[in-house]
Amino acid sequence: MSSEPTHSSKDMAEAAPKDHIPKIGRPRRNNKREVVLKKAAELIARQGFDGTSMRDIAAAVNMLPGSLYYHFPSKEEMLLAIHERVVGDMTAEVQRAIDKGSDPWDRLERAAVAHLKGLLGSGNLVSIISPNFAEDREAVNEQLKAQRRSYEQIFRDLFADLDITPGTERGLLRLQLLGALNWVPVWYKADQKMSPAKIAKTFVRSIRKEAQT
Amino acid sequence: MSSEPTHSSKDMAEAAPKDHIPKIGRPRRNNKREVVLKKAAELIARQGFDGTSMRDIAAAVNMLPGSLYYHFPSKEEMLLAIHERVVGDMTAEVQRAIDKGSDPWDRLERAAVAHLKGLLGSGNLVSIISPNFAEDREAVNEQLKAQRRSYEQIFRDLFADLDITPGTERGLLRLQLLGALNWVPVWYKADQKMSPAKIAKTFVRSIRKEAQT
DNA sequence: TACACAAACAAACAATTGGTAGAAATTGGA
DNA sequence: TCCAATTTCTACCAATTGTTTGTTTGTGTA
Repeated sequence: MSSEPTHSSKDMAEAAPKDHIPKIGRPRRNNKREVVLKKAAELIARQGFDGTSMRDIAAAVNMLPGSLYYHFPSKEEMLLAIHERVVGDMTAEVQRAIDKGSDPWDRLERAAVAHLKGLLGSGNLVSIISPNFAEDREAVNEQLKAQRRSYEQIFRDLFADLDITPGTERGLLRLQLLGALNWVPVWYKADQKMSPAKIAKTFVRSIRKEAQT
Repeated sequence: MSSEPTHSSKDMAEAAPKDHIPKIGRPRRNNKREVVLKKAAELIARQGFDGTSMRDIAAAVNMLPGSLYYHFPSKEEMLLAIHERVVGDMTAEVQRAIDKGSDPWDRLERAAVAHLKGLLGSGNLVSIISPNFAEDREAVNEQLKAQRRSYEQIFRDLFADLDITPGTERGLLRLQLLGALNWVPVWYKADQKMSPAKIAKTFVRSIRKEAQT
């Protein structure tokens, strides 16, 4: 429920002279591309981008290194595809969660829970990869940021709807919550007694007390 | 017992036959080691560990790659030295800040300010490097964690002294605060109108309201 | 059955990586 | 000044990196 059949490179403005993207001919049954995407995401989330070689990824999916370049024109493009997918999935999940609530604080709480669950599910990919990518890779970094922008906008909107005491910095409040949430994967262990949902709710109620006192 | 002649370099125990560490003979005036340490920290903080080559570092301090190995036996050892230095500095700063306060909440606030200033000063080295280091480098990762443990203990103690309403999870409260703080370097820009100190204080007062309501 | 295309393979490429050995240079103290 | 230790350079290594090229294998459709 995550991928649409339309598999065009939507945001690629310039057309590459030598298009690496599989010709528009319908893809075959076994969408190995999906497998690669998933496994690569897992590896990169755990070892970092530079710490994960194309050979690592290839071996993890029982392929030869060169074969990866049929599905992705480069390692960086692969990262972009992964990031886009993860952010896209999280956007959908958060949006779905929001729609179920009506009260602004309730909606924020649901969004926080979905956000944290997504983070923990993806191995913290979004948080770790995106923020400070190397500077000589400024181009990639910019695209990653762009992918996240609309996602973050959701939370911006959520905070705009909140009824908080005047004088409170909405922006800082948002950054505080998201920071606390984004840091959870660093210390969270699966065997923790407190569930992700409980954690997220606690954080939201915390800033709520601050903003409404 | 098989005593193999393999030179195991993980033991920092003394009296290795061919010690890489410069003999204890007093070092010379111009402690270039310091320069290397500082510049390497800067580069690694910005580009990541795998994304920073020894040649990058050497070039940044006007040295040849091989020369670095006089000061550090390996790249990993260099990272450990950097991390130890940064964590050590931050520990000192935070401790100094704490000593100036008496009230538990005041002490926590001072500690938070010092922590955030240290983070921003070191280019977020501690936060980024340490948490999730690759798994095949488990040995290094363990040492990094060990270096941070005593630092984190400071905050644990600070929270233990707080007077909070029963039923509140001290641990989660601490993780919430540290998470929000550790995430600041991700979004903070030097031209921000809000100072690091102000940010840290805001966060502390936020969780204070929660814990004391 | 034949054909076109998707998908993978096999083998290499140049460049870069962390690291080493030994010779030179620099330095401070006697 | 001379000497010995400290520090850097020169020149290389084997391994790994991302990537390319040409070729082969599989498969749905006409």
